[in-house]
Formats: sequence, C-alpha cells, structure tokens
Amino acid sequence: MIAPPDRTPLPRAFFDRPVLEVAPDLLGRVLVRTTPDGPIALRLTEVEAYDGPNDPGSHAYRGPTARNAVMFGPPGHVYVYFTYGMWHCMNLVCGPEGRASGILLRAGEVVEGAELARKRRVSARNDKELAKGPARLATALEVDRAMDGVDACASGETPLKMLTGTPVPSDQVRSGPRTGVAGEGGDGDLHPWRFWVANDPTVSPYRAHVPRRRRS
DNA sequence: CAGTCGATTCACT
DNA sequence: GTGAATCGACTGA
Repeated sequence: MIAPPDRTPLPRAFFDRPVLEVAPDLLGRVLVRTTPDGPIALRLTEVEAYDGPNDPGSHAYRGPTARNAVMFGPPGHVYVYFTYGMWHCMNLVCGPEGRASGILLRAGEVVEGAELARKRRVSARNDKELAKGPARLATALEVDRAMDGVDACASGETPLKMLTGTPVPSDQVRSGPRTGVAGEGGDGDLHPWRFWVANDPTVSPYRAHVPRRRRS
C-alpha cells in the first residue's frame, strides 16, 4: 500500500533556494492546473535548471527583457515562453529574488484529468506521451503566455498550484546535461542541470542541440 | 530594420 | 533519421 500524494501546497520558501537544490527536489511533486472544465494534475518526472545571468543557456543571461521579466521577480511564480512559432514551455522561478533562475518543467505523469489533457494532446498515442516533453507538457496543461507570471504558491483558487506530492528518493534521481541547449554537453560542461526519475516511462528522450539550417 | 534562430514536435522516409 | 512548420524576440548594423 503506497501512501497517497500529499495535497499540501508547497510554500514559497521551497522555491527560495538555489536552483540546483530545488530542481531534483521537484521530482515527484504535483502541479495542479485548474481549468474551467476541471483540474489536471501532473506528477513531475523531468526538470531542467537554468541559473540566471551566470548561465549562457538561460533566457535571463543577457539581463531582463519584456519576455523574461518574471524570472527576475519573486520565486514560486511561473515563467512561460513561446518558441518555434508554435509552442509554449513553462518554468518555475527560484530564489533568491533577482537571481533570475528557473526550472523548466520537461515532463510528467498526468495523475488527474487525463481526459482533459487528451483533448489538447490529440497526437499523443498513449497517456505516457501526454506530457513527455516541455511543449507537450504545457499543451496538456493548457498553459500559454496568459499564464506568465502566475503565482504557483498563492493561496485560494488559482490556475496553477504546486503541491507537496511524494518526493522521489535521491537514489531514484538521475542527472545529466540539458536537452537541446546550445553549448551543452561539451567539454567545459561541468553541471548536470537536468534531473529525472530513474526508469520513468514519461521522461522525454535526450537530444543534443542541433543548430537549425538556414532556410533557402 | 532585416536577418537569424530557438530550453520543440510531428509527419514521413 | 530528416526536414518542415511558424513567429516573435533578440542582435547588430
């Protein structure tokens, strides 16, 4: 008999720590997206850390802009960006405030509201693929730029909330280079920024960064 | 102000 | 395994 996931909201202090400390601790936690049609809950299985202005791979590397402003704000808020002309990806901002670090939510297991997620993820061949990949995850949860800046630690009825869930024991946590990030995985790469749950079928496959060929 | 390319996914071969 | 889709943020002139 396995204990049910803890529905207690994560306090803001959880996110007000160094991003490399928060990221592995996020695995097994539950993100609840409350839509007009009902809730969708996701157990996080794969995340990636981005450490603000000190991290060339981060959107915050070159300082604040209109797009990344939320990253420079208080921890526990959601940063959503639009990419490749058609997808959204979501992050959780980590502290301390002003550090502009964040954690990209790359994959998870839908544990509630799968029927709602399937409506958005028509091309998913099975439920393991509903949130297998950062853009798929955002699509499954109906997250777009309208959700940018939402506080995932606020009390009351909110569109996004982080719950305690069931943290993954550290011996089940794996780490490695980030996926699809320029300059990642090379010689000078010292940090394992990406964390996932060992042997979890919802974790997305690793892909090295590929510079896109110029259009003719 | 034009050029470049992205923290990706999907359809095909 | 390869290439297309698609648009807006950012860069540098």
